Amino acid sequence: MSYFINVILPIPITKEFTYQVNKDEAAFLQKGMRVAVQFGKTKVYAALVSSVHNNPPEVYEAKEIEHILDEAPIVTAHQLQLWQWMADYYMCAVGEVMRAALPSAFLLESETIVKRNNLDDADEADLKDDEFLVFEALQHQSLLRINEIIAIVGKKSVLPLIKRLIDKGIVTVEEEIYEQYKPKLIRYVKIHPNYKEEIALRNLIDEMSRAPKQREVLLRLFSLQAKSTKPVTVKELTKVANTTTSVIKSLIDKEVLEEYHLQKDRVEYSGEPNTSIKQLNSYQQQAFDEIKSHFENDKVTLLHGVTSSGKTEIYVRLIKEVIEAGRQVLYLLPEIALTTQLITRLQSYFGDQLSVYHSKYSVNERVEVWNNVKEDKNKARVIIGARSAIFLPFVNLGLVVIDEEHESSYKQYDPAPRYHSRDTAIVLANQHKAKVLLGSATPSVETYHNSVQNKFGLVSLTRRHGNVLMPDINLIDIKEKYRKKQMTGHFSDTLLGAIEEVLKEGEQVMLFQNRRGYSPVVECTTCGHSPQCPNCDVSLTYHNFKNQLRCHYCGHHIAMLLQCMACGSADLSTKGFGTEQIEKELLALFPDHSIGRMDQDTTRGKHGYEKIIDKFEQHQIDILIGTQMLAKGLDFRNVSLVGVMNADNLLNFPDFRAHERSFQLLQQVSGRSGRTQKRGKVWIQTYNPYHQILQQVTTYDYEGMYKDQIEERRQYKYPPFYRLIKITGRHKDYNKTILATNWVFTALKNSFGDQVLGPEFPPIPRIRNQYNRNILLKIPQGQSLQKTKAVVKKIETTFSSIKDFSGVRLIINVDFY
DNA sequence: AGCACGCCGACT
DNA sequence: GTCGGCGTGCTC
Repeated sequence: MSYFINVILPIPITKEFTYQVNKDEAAFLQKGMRVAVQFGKTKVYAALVSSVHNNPPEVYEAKEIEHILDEAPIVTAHQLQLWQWMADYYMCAVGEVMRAALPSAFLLESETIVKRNNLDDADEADLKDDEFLVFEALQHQSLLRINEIIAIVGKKSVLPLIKRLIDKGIVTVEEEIYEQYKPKLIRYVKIHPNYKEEIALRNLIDEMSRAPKQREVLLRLFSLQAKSTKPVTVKELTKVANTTTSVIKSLIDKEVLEEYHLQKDRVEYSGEPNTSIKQLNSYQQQAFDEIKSHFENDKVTLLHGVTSSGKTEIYVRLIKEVIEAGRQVLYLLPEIALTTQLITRLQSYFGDQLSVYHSKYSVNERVEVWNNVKEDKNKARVIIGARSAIFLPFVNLGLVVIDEEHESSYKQYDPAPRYHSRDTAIVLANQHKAKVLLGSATPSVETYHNSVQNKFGLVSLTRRHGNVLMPDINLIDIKEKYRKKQMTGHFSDTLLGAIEEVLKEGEQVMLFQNRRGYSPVVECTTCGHSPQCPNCDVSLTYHNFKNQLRCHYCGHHIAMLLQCMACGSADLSTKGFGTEQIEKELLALFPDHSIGRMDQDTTRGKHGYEKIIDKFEQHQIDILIGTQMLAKGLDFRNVSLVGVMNADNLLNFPDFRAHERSFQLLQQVSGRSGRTQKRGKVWIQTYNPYHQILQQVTTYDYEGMYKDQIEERRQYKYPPFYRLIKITGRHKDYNKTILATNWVFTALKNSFGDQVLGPEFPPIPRIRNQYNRNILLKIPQGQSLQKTKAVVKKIETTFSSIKDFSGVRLIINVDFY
């Protein structure tokens, strides 16, 4: 009898691969364990076992596995089910889901190692120059890595060279596999068993009179051990004995001490909960009770609470109940809102029962959280994380909280799986019969629709905590202001006056400008030419700080031009404005105040973001100017004015959600103002003060916005009434992109008729030298999603077998909004 | 996705 | 002549 396993490989191929195992391996292996397998000629991957069976493949000989990597499954059956659901729903390979789901430390890397053969009779004369270089290097060290060889010979492609050396019998190659996860080991010491007897010990100390340093160490160790039974670390001992590790090492070498290692968790918060959970006010309490009653009916529930209404306190109460019942909680947040501010606050409630999982954490830390969740450890009762936290191996999930539910960053855009974390989290919760709470001050239209339709429970919280009034939002007509010459730079007299007043009071200001850099377009005043990115169809943005022109899509940058590239004129002007320019204007207008800027350019690096927030919080910054980032769940006490420099570029965005998004963003930004007793002020500068959405923002008319939007969606066949699948053709050749997308369009049209729109170039057709062209498929309610996707899949398969279109990538994005 | 294999231009 | 460019096809 032969034994086989089917495995999932972390690659975008919708196929399972079969490998051969022996009887013992077959008995040992379980679904969800990893095995190292050779795939193709060279690569070694960590593959995940999906089944163990006895059916030999018919048309090929299965390879054998290299070895088994796990003692126990690292992925649960529930997870595999969820992966499969994601692959089906979002139309991608399970391998792609696997790649996104596993912490990278679980994915193996293999590296080719070149080894010297033990041949002394190698004929040096027979070697060519580069071959000799490698040969020589191998005289000094027995093995070389590929990139070392690249460095030695100074060429990019060294594989043919290595091949020649193998043929000449000089070297052999091996694949070195390594796992990235290394448990963190702490070194401890204890008295060597040789000196267990007290007499032996006493003699030892006497003998040591000639080595006072060592003696001191030993005595200190005794006193430490007398104080507590806790193991003593080398680090600790070094410190209390005021000595060096070399002294300790010599004691170990003498076998007076014995060293041993213990594994230590990196992710450890040692504090006890130190804040008792706040008493809910009557409105919060009522909301809490309503949520609970919806949960009784197993409903996904939306908590629609205005900014500063104390949604977090309600979450905390719910979380507490669930963990007290011994179940796990997942608390999802958009990446950007995962600030130390919030984490510290939650830690003060939940102490060491809280774990954090997001991309800023090291691979090793992620593995530890993963294992803790899988083992249902107490320290992983509550997981707070960004999008990817839905992939954790929950075993006992009781509640999922999805905060800032409307945030578009819950949807992953670029590499597949192009999943929506909120929607996937609901599926995840269903698997575990866990409750789901969505929270937002400005729910997405589709979620609100679900609530209105009674599919979701709806709970509203209309009062701010402590009955603080909602900020007073006003619009400024800058067209008018320009006409009356009441503008200074990009500031209207009204906004400037408001800023002055607030600063006089010693309070802080936040300014919002949804564009980074200094100025988006540089234009020659003589011929009208503006410098373009060579790789993308966009104008380069001027960044004053580095005096550069940068492309925000591919990162291409050049030094600022001194003269026009087309006509040579030195008369260049800038059009439009970004955060940098606002900062510069502010510096001139308010030289006595400190001004901070928060955008992608200033928040690079691991803590760049936090540094600025801290500074602002400690009032080292009076005026903070920033992009979108400002809107995300930051909580500052002392801000009493929020200014929006220009609301129009938001509204004019070419997307069916532009209005909804504008409303959400402006409402969220406004919410940053006046969180204490004094009523906050918000000024929004715009060219269209009569725009419906802006009117709705000033009157906090979420309902009105929702009603308008849902009507538009119904009329123009958009979600939630229709489902959307976007199919993008991508290739570096313009004509090939057109032909290929035309073909796909026709094929889709044959099956779906009017439901297919396009094909159309997006506003920026070329990015990183690749052309994109979109086709939109609108699926009405009632039409089987499964069948529709099956047809799309089939078209995709046919497409990929057409020679003329080879190299054109089709990107399928389900629910792409 | 990688990566090898195979076929064409431009340079030691 | 070879090096290295990219198109093509396969991976258990």
